[in-house]
Amino acid sequence: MASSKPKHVEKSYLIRELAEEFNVTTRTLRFYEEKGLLKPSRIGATRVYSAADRTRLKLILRGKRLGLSLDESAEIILMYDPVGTNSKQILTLIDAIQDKRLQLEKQKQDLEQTLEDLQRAEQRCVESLKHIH
Amino acid sequence: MASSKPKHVEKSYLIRELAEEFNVTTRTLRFYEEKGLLKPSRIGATRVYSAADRTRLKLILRGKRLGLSLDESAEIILMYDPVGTNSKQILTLIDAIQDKRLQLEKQKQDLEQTLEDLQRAEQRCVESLKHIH
DNA sequence: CCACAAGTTGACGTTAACGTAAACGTAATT
DNA sequence: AATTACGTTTACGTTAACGTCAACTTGTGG
Repeated sequence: MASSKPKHVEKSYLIRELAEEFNVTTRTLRFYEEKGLLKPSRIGATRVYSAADRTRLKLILRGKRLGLSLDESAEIILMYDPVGTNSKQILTLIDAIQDKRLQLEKQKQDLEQTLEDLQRAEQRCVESLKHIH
Repeated sequence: MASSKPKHVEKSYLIRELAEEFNVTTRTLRFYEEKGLLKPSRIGATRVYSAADRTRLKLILRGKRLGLSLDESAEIILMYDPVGTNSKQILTLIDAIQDKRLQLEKQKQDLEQTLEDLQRAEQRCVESLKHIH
């Protein structure tokens, strides 16, 4: 057995692969990189995205669906990583996390309210259909 | 009793009042009007906003907090009003409402997922604080 | 009457989040 | 060698959602 045994080869992706999987353009991925949201490694000049990059992209896109800006998503992503190691930094981070959670809770209430409104609107439509007969 | 008795005088608002109440600029209110989202009446040249305008503004802003574009909010607002009166229009509207509801349900799931993630992140922070002691 | 506040309509500036195009390198296929 | 299919960087264009003037009119108190 001359070859070494890599226990767990991390999956990596080319820009085109990620782009297609998540239905974004390659331009978008490069743009996210410019903004510091993704840090693919390189083979020569070609970008190679790690599983971590993929996850972060997922988070960015989820953020977008929530109406967050890229900067906001960036903040959240930083919250997931253990960035600071001393107590003060961690306390600051906890604060930031709680802030974001409050904001999202508020958003959730707006969302639920809107859903209720839409349900009532639909109900009224159905009713008015009945009366037209 | 010479004076007539108005049973229910609808409240009306000046641009400044609405702006302050909702913490937007007057420029914003005029902008929404340009886009057809608000239709204040006029006394001379001065805009006078009705209670209905106020409600619509509320909906627009709630939409914004959800990350909706103005156009999307406009759509939703139209859904609340009974715009079309014949069966076909109503059926079309019901479809649109259901579409929007599906979209928002999806968004709600993203939101709940993110909230869970943040909760775990916070938990990890607290843990690492314990270990630092 | 006159200042001053608050209203109005343009018209141009700004930021975010990409799109689009030019001009080029590289690797495999024909 | 030439075409095709990717990749790269650099740079300018675009849309949404306002901000920021400038230049005006209108209403009110001193």
